[in-house]
Amino acid sequence: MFVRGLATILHADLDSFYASVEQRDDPRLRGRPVVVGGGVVLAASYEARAHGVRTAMNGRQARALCPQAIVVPPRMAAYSEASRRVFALFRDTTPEVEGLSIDEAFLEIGGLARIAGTPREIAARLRERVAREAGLPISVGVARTKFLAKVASGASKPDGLLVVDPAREREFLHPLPVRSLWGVGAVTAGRLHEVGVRTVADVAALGEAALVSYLGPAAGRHLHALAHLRDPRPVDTHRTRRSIGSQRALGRRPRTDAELDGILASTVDRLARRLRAPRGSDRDEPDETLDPLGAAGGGRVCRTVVLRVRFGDYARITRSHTLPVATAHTPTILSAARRLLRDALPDIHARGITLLGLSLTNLDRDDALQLELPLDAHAGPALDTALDAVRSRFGSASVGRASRLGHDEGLQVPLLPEHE
DNA sequence: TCTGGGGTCCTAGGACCC
DNA sequence: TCTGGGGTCCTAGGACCC
Repeated sequence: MFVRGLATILHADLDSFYASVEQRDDPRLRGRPVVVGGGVVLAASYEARAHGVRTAMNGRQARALCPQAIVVPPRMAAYSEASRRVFALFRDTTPEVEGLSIDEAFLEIGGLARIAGTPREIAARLRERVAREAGLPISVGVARTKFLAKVASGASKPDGLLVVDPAREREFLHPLPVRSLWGVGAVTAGRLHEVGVRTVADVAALGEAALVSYLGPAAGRHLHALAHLRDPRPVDTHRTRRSIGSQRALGRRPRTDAELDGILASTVDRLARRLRAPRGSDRDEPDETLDPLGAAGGGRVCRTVVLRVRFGDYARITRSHTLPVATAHTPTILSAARRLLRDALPDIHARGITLLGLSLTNLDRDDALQLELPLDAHAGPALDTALDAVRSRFGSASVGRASRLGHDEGLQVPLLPEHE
Protein backbone atom coordinates (compact mmCIF):
# COMPACT_ATOMS: atom_id res chain seq x y z
CA MET A 1 0.00 0.00 0.00
CA PHE A 2 1.47 3.35 -0.90
CA VAL A 3 0.77 6.63 0.75
CA ARG A 4 -0.54 9.48 -1.38
CA GLY A 5 2.01 12.27 -1.63
CA LEU A 6 5.01 9.96 -1.76
CA ALA A 7 6.11 8.34 -5.01
CA THR A 8 3.52 9.47 -7.51
CA ILE A 9 5.24 10.59 -10.72
CA LEU A 10 6.29 8.05 -13.29
CA HIS A 11 8.76 8.85 -16.06
CA ALA A 12 8.71 6.42 -18.97
CA ASP A 13 11.45 6.49 -21.59
CA LEU A 14 11.76 4.08 -24.51
CA ASP A 15 15.29 2.67 -24.86
CA SER A 16 17.22 3.76 -28.00
CA PHE A 17 13.80 4.16 -29.52
CA TYR A 18 14.46 4.23 -33.29
CA ALA A 19 16.96 1.39 -33.09
CA SER A 20 14.55 -0.71 -30.99
CA VAL A 21 11.79 -0.25 -33.56
CA GLU A 22 14.19 -1.45 -36.27
CA GLN A 23 15.16 -4.51 -34.22
CA ARG A 24 11.50 -5.25 -33.50
CA ASP A 25 10.56 -5.09 -37.18
CA ASP A 26 13.54 -7.02 -38.56
CA PRO A 27 14.51 -10.10 -36.55
CA ARG A 28 17.91 -10.20 -38.28
CA LEU A 29 18.85 -7.01 -36.43
CA ARG A 30 18.14 -8.39 -32.97
CA GLY A 31 21.16 -8.80 -30.74
CA ARG A 32 23.32 -6.97 -33.26
CA PRO A 33 24.77 -3.43 -33.29
CA VAL A 34 22.29 -1.23 -35.16
CA VAL A 35 22.81 2.40 -36.12
CA VAL A 36 19.90 4.46 -37.46
CA GLY A 37 20.90 7.26 -39.83
CA GLY A 38 23.90 7.37 -42.12
CA GLY A 39 25.31 10.90 -42.11
CA VAL A 40 24.73 11.35 -38.43
CA VAL A 41 23.72 8.80 -35.80
CA LEU A 42 20.06 9.35 -34.86
CA ALA A 43 19.97 6.29 -32.61
CA ALA A 44 22.28 3.42 -31.69
CA SER A 45 21.25 0.08 -30.22
CA TYR A 46 22.86 -0.97 -26.95
CA GLU A 47 25.04 -3.43 -28.86
CA ALA A 48 26.40 -0.46 -30.87
CA ARG A 49 26.74 1.70 -27.78
CA ALA A 50 28.95 -0.95 -26.25
CA HIS A 51 31.49 0.01 -28.94
CA GLY A 52 31.27 3.69 -28.05
CA VAL A 53 28.74 4.76 -30.69
CA ARG A 54 26.58 7.65 -29.48
CA THR A 55 23.61 9.65 -30.70
CA ALA A 56 24.55 12.75 -32.77
CA MET A 57 27.96 11.27 -33.63
CA ASN A 58 28.91 11.52 -37.26
CA GLY A 59 28.47 8.40 -39.34
CA ARG A 60 32.09 7.97 -40.32
CA GLN A 61 33.25 8.02 -36.75
CA ALA A 62 30.53 5.54 -35.77
CA ARG A 63 31.64 3.11 -38.50
CA ALA A 64 35.25 3.44 -37.37
CA LEU A 65 34.30 2.53 -33.80
CA CYS A 66 32.01 -0.30 -34.82
CA PRO A 67 32.68 -1.58 -38.37
CA GLN A 68 30.25 -4.48 -37.94
CA ALA A 69 27.34 -2.12 -37.19
CA ILE A 70 24.31 -2.43 -39.42
CA VAL A 71 23.37 1.04 -40.61
CA VAL A 72 19.73 1.54 -41.53
CA PRO A 73 17.97 4.64 -42.89
CA PRO A 74 15.39 6.21 -40.57
CA ARG A 75 11.71 5.30 -41.04
CA MET A 76 9.95 8.17 -39.32
CA ALA A 77 6.46 6.91 -40.11
CA ALA A 78 7.18 3.64 -38.29
CA TYR A 79 8.49 5.52 -35.25
CA SER A 80 5.42 7.78 -35.16
CA GLU A 81 3.14 4.77 -35.31
CA ALA A 82 5.09 3.00 -32.55
CA SER A 83 4.96 6.18 -30.44
CA ARG A 84 1.19 6.43 -30.87
CA ARG A 85 0.79 2.86 -29.70
CA VAL A 86 2.93 3.38 -26.61
CA PHE A 87 1.21 6.66 -25.71
CA ALA A 88 -2.14 4.89 -25.92
CA LEU A 89 -0.83 2.49 -23.26
CA PHE A 90 0.29 5.48 -21.16
CA ARG A 91 -3.19 7.00 -21.37
CA ASP A 92 -4.71 3.66 -20.53
CA THR A 93 -2.65 3.71 -17.32
CA THR A 94 -3.74 7.21 -16.28
CA PRO A 95 -5.44 10.13 -18.01
CA GLU A 96 -2.72 12.43 -16.68
CA VAL A 97 0.01 12.07 -19.29
CA GLU A 98 2.51 14.76 -20.31
CA GLY A 99 4.46 13.90 -23.44
CA LEU A 100 8.01 15.28 -23.57
CA SER A 101 9.04 13.93 -26.94
CA ILE A 102 8.30 11.10 -29.32
CA ASP A 103 9.64 8.50 -26.87
CA GLU A 104 9.23 9.94 -23.39
CA ALA A 105 6.44 11.01 -21.01
CA PHE A 106 5.51 11.79 -17.43
CA LEU A 107 2.50 10.03 -15.89
CA GLU A 108 0.78 11.18 -12.71
CA ILE A 109 -0.10 7.99 -10.87
CA GLY A 110 -0.93 9.43 -7.46
CA GLY A 111 -4.44 8.47 -6.50
CA LEU A 112 -4.37 5.21 -8.45
CA ALA A 113 -3.38 3.12 -5.41
CA ARG A 114 -6.87 1.82 -4.64
CA ILE A 115 -7.61 0.61 -8.14
CA ALA A 116 -4.20 -0.15 -9.60
CA GLY A 117 -1.84 -1.08 -6.78
CA THR A 118 1.49 0.32 -5.65
CA PRO A 119 3.60 2.55 -7.90
CA ARG A 120 5.98 -0.36 -8.42
CA GLU A 121 3.13 -2.60 -9.51
CA ILE A 122 1.74 0.08 -11.85
CA ALA A 123 5.18 0.65 -13.38
CA ALA A 124 5.93 -3.05 -13.77
CA ARG A 125 2.59 -3.64 -15.46
CA LEU A 126 3.15 -0.71 -17.85
CA ARG A 127 6.60 -2.02 -18.81
CA GLU A 128 5.22 -5.45 -19.40
CA ARG A 129 2.37 -4.13 -21.57
CA VAL A 130 4.71 -1.97 -23.67
CA ALA A 131 6.92 -5.02 -24.21
CA ARG A 132 4.01 -7.30 -25.12
CA GLU A 133 1.70 -4.94 -27.01
CA ALA A 134 4.21 -2.60 -28.67
CA GLY A 135 7.20 -4.95 -28.74
CA LEU A 136 9.55 -2.36 -27.27
CA PRO A 137 11.83 -2.11 -24.23
CA ILE A 138 11.06 0.82 -21.94
CA SER A 139 12.71 2.14 -18.80
CA VAL A 140 10.65 3.59 -15.99
CA GLY A 141 11.53 5.74 -13.01
CA VAL A 142 9.08 6.51 -10.22
CA ALA A 143 9.57 9.20 -7.61
CA ARG A 144 7.95 12.01 -5.68
CA THR A 145 8.97 14.66 -8.27
CA LYS A 146 9.38 14.92 -12.04
CA PHE A 147 13.09 15.50 -11.83
CA LEU A 148 13.79 12.53 -9.57
CA ALA A 149 11.57 10.31 -11.72
CA LYS A 150 13.52 11.29 -14.82
CA VAL A 151 16.88 10.71 -13.19
CA ALA A 152 15.59 7.36 -11.94
CA SER A 153 14.50 6.16 -15.37
CA GLY A 154 17.91 7.14 -16.74
CA ALA A 155 19.68 5.27 -13.95
CA SER A 156 17.57 2.17 -14.58
CA LYS A 157 18.45 1.91 -18.29
CA PRO A 158 18.38 -0.23 -20.28
CA ASP A 159 15.01 -1.93 -19.86
CA GLY A 160 14.84 -1.21 -16.15
CA LEU A 161 12.63 -0.02 -13.33
CA LEU A 162 13.74 2.13 -10.43
CA VAL A 163 11.51 3.44 -7.67
CA VAL A 164 13.11 6.14 -5.54
CA ASP A 165 12.15 5.71 -1.90
CA PRO A 166 11.21 9.19 -0.62
CA ALA A 167 13.30 8.54 2.49
CA ARG A 168 16.39 7.91 0.36
CA GLU A 169 16.17 10.69 -2.22
CA ARG A 170 19.27 12.46 -0.95
CA GLU A 171 21.47 9.39 -0.96
CA PHE A 172 20.25 8.57 -4.48
CA LEU A 173 20.81 12.03 -5.94
CA HIS A 174 23.75 13.66 -4.20
CA PRO A 175 26.58 11.40 -5.40
CA LEU A 176 25.62 11.97 -9.07
CA PRO A 177 27.70 14.29 -11.29
CA VAL A 178 26.28 17.80 -11.90
CA ARG A 179 25.75 16.86 -15.52
CA SER A 180 22.84 14.67 -14.44
CA LEU A 181 20.89 17.71 -13.23
CA TRP A 182 18.21 18.60 -15.75
CA GLY A 183 19.37 21.75 -17.51
CA VAL A 184 23.08 21.28 -16.92
CA GLY A 185 24.81 20.76 -20.25
CA ALA A 186 28.43 21.01 -21.31
CA VAL A 187 28.70 24.78 -20.79
CA THR A 188 27.07 24.96 -17.36
CA ALA A 189 28.98 21.88 -16.20
CA GLY A 190 32.22 23.56 -17.30
CA ARG A 191 31.31 26.72 -15.42
CA LEU A 192 30.58 24.71 -12.28
CA HIS A 193 33.78 22.66 -12.62
CA GLU A 194 35.73 25.92 -12.63
CA VAL A 195 34.53 26.62 -9.11
CA GLY A 196 35.18 23.08 -7.96
CA VAL A 197 31.60 21.86 -8.15
CA ARG A 198 31.44 18.31 -9.53
CA THR A 199 28.57 16.50 -7.83
CA VAL A 200 24.99 17.32 -6.95
CA ALA A 201 26.09 17.32 -3.30
CA ASP A 202 28.58 20.09 -4.18
CA VAL A 203 25.75 22.09 -5.77
CA ALA A 204 23.59 21.59 -2.69
CA ALA A 205 26.40 22.86 -0.47
CA LEU A 206 26.46 26.13 -2.42
CA GLY A 207 24.10 28.94 -1.47
CA GLU A 208 21.40 30.00 -3.89
CA ALA A 209 22.99 33.47 -4.19
CA ALA A 210 26.30 31.93 -5.29
CA LEU A 211 24.58 29.76 -7.91
CA VAL A 212 22.63 32.75 -9.20
CA SER A 213 25.81 34.75 -9.53
CA TYR A 214 27.49 31.97 -11.54
CA LEU A 215 24.55 30.99 -13.74
CA GLY A 216 21.94 33.77 -13.75
CA PRO A 217 18.66 33.99 -11.82
CA ALA A 218 16.59 31.32 -13.54
CA ALA A 219 19.21 28.61 -13.88
CA GLY A 220 20.70 29.36 -10.45
CA ARG A 221 17.41 29.12 -8.58
CA HIS A 222 16.34 26.09 -10.59
CA LEU A 223 19.53 24.14 -9.84
CA HIS A 224 19.47 25.12 -6.20
CA ALA A 225 15.93 23.79 -5.87
CA LEU A 226 16.68 20.53 -7.72
CA ALA A 227 19.79 19.84 -5.64
CA HIS A 228 17.67 20.30 -2.52
CA LEU A 229 15.07 17.85 -3.84
CA ARG A 230 12.50 20.54 -4.52
CA ASP A 231 10.63 20.30 -7.81
CA PRO A 232 7.01 21.40 -7.52
CA ARG A 233 6.19 21.16 -11.25
CA PRO A 234 3.02 19.14 -11.73
CA VAL A 235 2.39 16.79 -14.64
CA ASP A 236 0.88 19.11 -17.24
CA THR A 237 -1.56 17.40 -19.57
CA HIS A 238 -2.38 20.58 -21.46
CA ARG A 239 0.97 21.52 -22.92
CA THR A 240 0.71 22.83 -26.43
CA ARG A 241 3.34 23.34 -29.06
CA ARG A 242 5.01 26.76 -29.10
CA SER A 243 6.73 26.59 -32.47
CA ILE A 244 7.15 24.46 -35.54
CA GLY A 245 10.20 24.54 -37.75
CA SER A 246 12.23 22.85 -40.42
CA GLN A 247 15.84 23.15 -41.45
CA ARG A 248 18.16 21.70 -44.08
CA ALA A 249 21.89 21.22 -43.98
CA LEU A 250 23.29 22.31 -47.34
CA GLY A 251 26.84 20.98 -47.37
CA ARG A 252 29.72 23.20 -48.36
CA ARG A 253 29.10 23.83 -52.01
CA PRO A 254 28.01 27.32 -53.09
CA ARG A 255 24.31 27.97 -53.70
CA THR A 256 22.69 30.42 -56.05
CA ASP A 257 20.11 32.89 -54.77
CA ALA A 258 17.49 31.10 -56.87
CA GLU A 259 18.37 27.78 -55.25
CA LEU A 260 18.04 29.27 -51.78
CA ASP A 261 14.71 30.83 -52.69
CA GLY A 262 13.45 27.46 -53.91
CA ILE A 263 14.48 25.76 -50.66
CA LEU A 264 12.84 28.55 -48.68
CA ALA A 265 9.60 28.32 -50.67
CA SER A 266 9.30 24.55 -50.22
CA THR A 267 10.07 24.89 -46.50
CA VAL A 268 7.38 27.55 -46.06
CA ASP A 269 4.90 25.42 -47.98
CA ARG A 270 5.55 22.40 -45.77
CA LEU A 271 5.41 24.36 -42.52
CA ALA A 272 2.25 26.24 -43.48
CA ARG A 273 0.55 22.92 -44.25
CA ARG A 274 1.57 21.54 -40.87
CA LEU A 275 0.20 24.70 -39.31
CA ARG A 276 -3.18 24.36 -40.98
CA ALA A 277 -3.55 20.60 -40.59
CA PRO A 278 -5.60 19.33 -37.67
CA ARG A 279 -3.18 18.50 -34.91
CA GLY A 280 -2.16 14.93 -34.60
CA SER A 281 -2.62 14.39 -38.30
CA ASP A 282 0.88 14.84 -39.64
CA ARG A 283 2.97 11.78 -40.05
CA ASP A 284 6.26 12.55 -38.44
CA GLU A 285 5.01 14.62 -35.54
CA PRO A 286 2.91 12.91 -32.93
CA ASP A 287 1.44 16.23 -31.87
CA GLU A 288 -1.33 14.63 -29.91
CA THR A 289 1.26 13.52 -27.39
CA LEU A 290 1.88 17.16 -26.57
CA ASP A 291 -1.65 18.29 -27.15
CA PRO A 292 -4.47 16.13 -25.91
CA LEU A 293 -6.96 18.52 -27.50
CA GLY A 294 -5.44 17.86 -30.89
CA ALA A 295 -8.02 15.50 -32.24
CA ALA A 296 -10.81 17.95 -31.59
CA GLY A 297 -8.98 21.16 -32.42
CA GLY A 298 -8.69 23.05 -35.64
CA GLY A 299 -5.46 24.28 -37.17
CA ARG A 300 -3.07 26.86 -35.89
CA VAL A 301 -1.83 30.28 -36.90
CA CYS A 302 1.56 31.87 -36.33
CA ARG A 303 2.61 35.44 -35.84
CA THR A 304 6.41 35.29 -35.95
CA VAL A 305 8.61 33.98 -38.75
CA VAL A 306 12.23 33.11 -37.87
CA LEU A 307 14.92 32.56 -40.51
CA ARG A 308 17.87 30.44 -39.46
CA VAL A 309 21.19 30.54 -41.32
CA ARG A 310 24.47 28.76 -40.70
CA PHE A 311 27.39 30.26 -42.59
CA GLY A 312 30.35 28.55 -44.20
CA ASP A 313 32.30 28.80 -40.95
CA TYR A 314 29.39 27.19 -39.06
CA ALA A 315 28.53 30.36 -37.16
CA ARG A 316 24.78 30.74 -36.83
CA ILE A 317 22.39 33.66 -36.91
CA THR A 318 18.62 34.07 -36.69
CA ARG A 319 16.49 36.82 -38.18
CA SER A 320 12.86 37.21 -37.25
CA HIS A 321 9.81 39.21 -38.17
CA THR A 322 6.53 39.48 -36.27
CA LEU A 323 3.43 39.95 -38.38
CA PRO A 324 0.68 42.35 -37.30
CA VAL A 325 -1.89 39.54 -37.31
CA ALA A 326 -1.53 35.80 -36.91
CA THR A 327 -1.82 33.76 -40.10
CA ALA A 328 -1.45 30.33 -41.71
CA HIS A 329 -1.56 31.80 -45.22
CA THR A 330 1.35 30.45 -47.28
CA PRO A 331 1.96 33.58 -49.43
CA THR A 332 1.95 35.86 -46.36
CA ILE A 333 4.48 33.69 -44.54
CA LEU A 334 6.56 33.28 -47.69
CA SER A 335 6.84 36.99 -48.34
CA ALA A 336 7.97 37.58 -44.74
CA ALA A 337 10.51 34.75 -45.07
CA ARG A 338 11.75 36.16 -48.40
CA ARG A 339 12.31 39.59 -46.88
CA LEU A 340 14.36 38.02 -44.10
CA LEU A 341 16.41 35.99 -46.56
CA ARG A 342 16.95 39.00 -48.83
CA ASP A 343 18.34 41.00 -45.90
CA ALA A 344 20.72 38.14 -45.05
CA LEU A 345 21.97 37.65 -48.62
CA PRO A 346 24.95 40.03 -48.42
CA ASP A 347 26.32 38.07 -45.45
CA ILE A 348 25.54 34.77 -47.13
CA HIS A 349 27.41 35.85 -50.29
CA ALA A 350 30.40 36.90 -48.22
CA ARG A 351 30.56 33.91 -45.88
CA GLY A 352 28.82 31.03 -47.67
CA ILE A 353 25.86 29.07 -46.32
CA THR A 354 25.72 25.53 -44.88
CA LEU A 355 22.22 25.47 -43.42
CA LEU A 356 18.90 27.16 -44.09
CA GLY A 357 15.94 26.84 -41.76
CA LEU A 358 12.68 28.45 -40.79
CA SER A 359 10.60 28.41 -37.62
CA LEU A 360 7.07 29.64 -37.08
CA THR A 361 6.41 30.76 -33.52
CA ASN A 362 3.91 32.71 -31.45
CA LEU A 363 1.41 30.00 -32.28
CA ASP A 364 -2.26 30.19 -31.49
CA ARG A 365 -5.26 28.12 -32.35
CA ASP A 366 -7.08 29.46 -35.36
CA ASP A 367 -10.45 28.91 -33.73
CA ALA A 368 -9.54 31.13 -30.80
CA LEU A 369 -12.01 33.95 -30.37
CA GLN A 370 -10.07 37.17 -30.53
CA LEU A 371 -11.66 39.26 -27.84
CA GLU A 372 -10.84 42.95 -27.78
CA LEU A 373 -10.79 44.49 -24.35
CA PRO A 374 -10.48 48.10 -23.26
CA LEU A 375 -7.43 48.96 -21.19
CA ASP A 376 -9.43 50.20 -18.23
CA ALA A 377 -11.43 49.09 -15.25
CA HIS A 378 -14.03 47.45 -17.51
CA ALA A 379 -11.54 44.91 -18.88
CA GLY A 380 -11.94 42.41 -16.02
CA PRO A 381 -15.75 42.25 -16.07
CA ALA A 382 -15.77 42.23 -19.90
CA LEU A 383 -13.39 39.24 -19.91
CA ASP A 384 -15.52 37.37 -17.37
CA THR A 385 -18.67 37.98 -19.40
CA ALA A 386 -17.01 36.72 -22.58
CA LEU A 387 -15.58 33.65 -20.84
CA ASP A 388 -19.02 32.79 -19.49
CA ALA A 389 -20.49 33.09 -22.98
CA VAL A 390 -17.81 30.82 -24.50
CA ARG A 391 -18.15 28.29 -21.68
CA SER A 392 -21.90 28.11 -22.01
CA ARG A 393 -21.40 27.24 -25.68
CA PHE A 394 -18.39 24.90 -25.49
CA GLY A 395 -18.40 23.63 -21.92
CA SER A 396 -15.05 25.08 -21.00
CA ALA A 397 -12.60 27.70 -22.21
CA SER A 398 -9.25 29.12 -21.26
CA VAL A 399 -7.62 32.48 -21.77
CA GLY A 400 -4.68 32.71 -24.18
CA ARG A 401 -1.81 35.18 -24.26
CA ALA A 402 -2.97 38.75 -24.54
CA SER A 403 -1.39 41.11 -27.03
CA ARG A 404 -1.62 44.86 -27.27
CA LEU A 405 -3.68 46.62 -29.92
CA GLY A 406 -1.58 49.71 -30.57
CA HIS A 407 -1.14 52.48 -28.02
CA ASP A 408 -4.26 53.05 -26.01
CA GLU A 409 -6.60 50.92 -28.00
CA GLY A 410 -6.75 47.97 -25.63
CA LEU A 411 -5.85 44.31 -25.54
CA GLN A 412 -6.54 41.44 -27.85
CA VAL A 413 -7.16 38.26 -25.86
CA PRO A 414 -7.70 34.85 -27.45
CA LEU A 415 -10.36 32.71 -25.79
CA LEU A 416 -9.74 29.06 -26.44
CA PRO A 417 -12.80 26.83 -26.37
CA GLU A 418 -11.91 23.39 -25.02
CA HIS A 419 -13.92 20.82 -26.82
CA GLU A 420 -15.35 17.98 -24.74
C1' DT B 1 34.51 15.27 -33.70
C1' DC B 2 34.62 18.85 -39.43
C1' DT B 3 29.05 18.94 -37.27
C1' DG B 4 21.08 16.41 -38.13
C1' DG B 5 16.73 17.88 -37.23
C1' DG B 6 13.11 18.85 -34.13
C1' DG B 7 12.09 21.41 -30.18
C1' DT B 8 12.05 24.38 -25.15
C1' DC B 9 13.31 28.11 -22.20
C1' DC B 10 16.13 32.16 -20.68
C1' DT B 11 18.63 36.65 -21.17
C1' DA B 12 19.51 41.17 -22.62
C1' DG B 13 18.94 45.44 -25.03
C1' DG B 14 16.08 48.78 -27.40
C1' DA B 15 11.60 50.86 -28.44
C1' DC B 16 7.68 52.37 -26.53
C1' DC B 17 4.16 53.31 -23.02
C1' DC B 18 2.24 55.05 -18.51
C1' DT C 1 11.34 70.47 -19.12
C1' DC C 2 13.67 67.01 -16.66
C1' DT C 3 13.77 62.74 -14.13
C1' DG C 4 12.42 58.19 -12.40
C1' DG C 5 10.33 53.64 -12.04
C1' DG C 6 7.73 49.95 -13.94
C1' DG C 7 5.97 47.35 -17.60
C1' DT C 8 5.34 44.97 -22.44
C1' DC C 9 6.81 43.68 -26.97
C1' DC C 10 10.22 42.59 -30.35
C1' DT C 11 14.68 40.91 -31.78
C1' DA C 12 18.88 38.20 -31.40
C1' DG C 13 21.56 34.93 -29.31
C1' DG C 14 22.59 31.01 -26.42
C1' DA C 15 22.12 26.77 -23.58
C1' DC C 16 19.92 22.64 -23.39
C1' DC C 17 17.09 18.41 -24.53
C1' DC C 18 15.81 14.17 -27.37
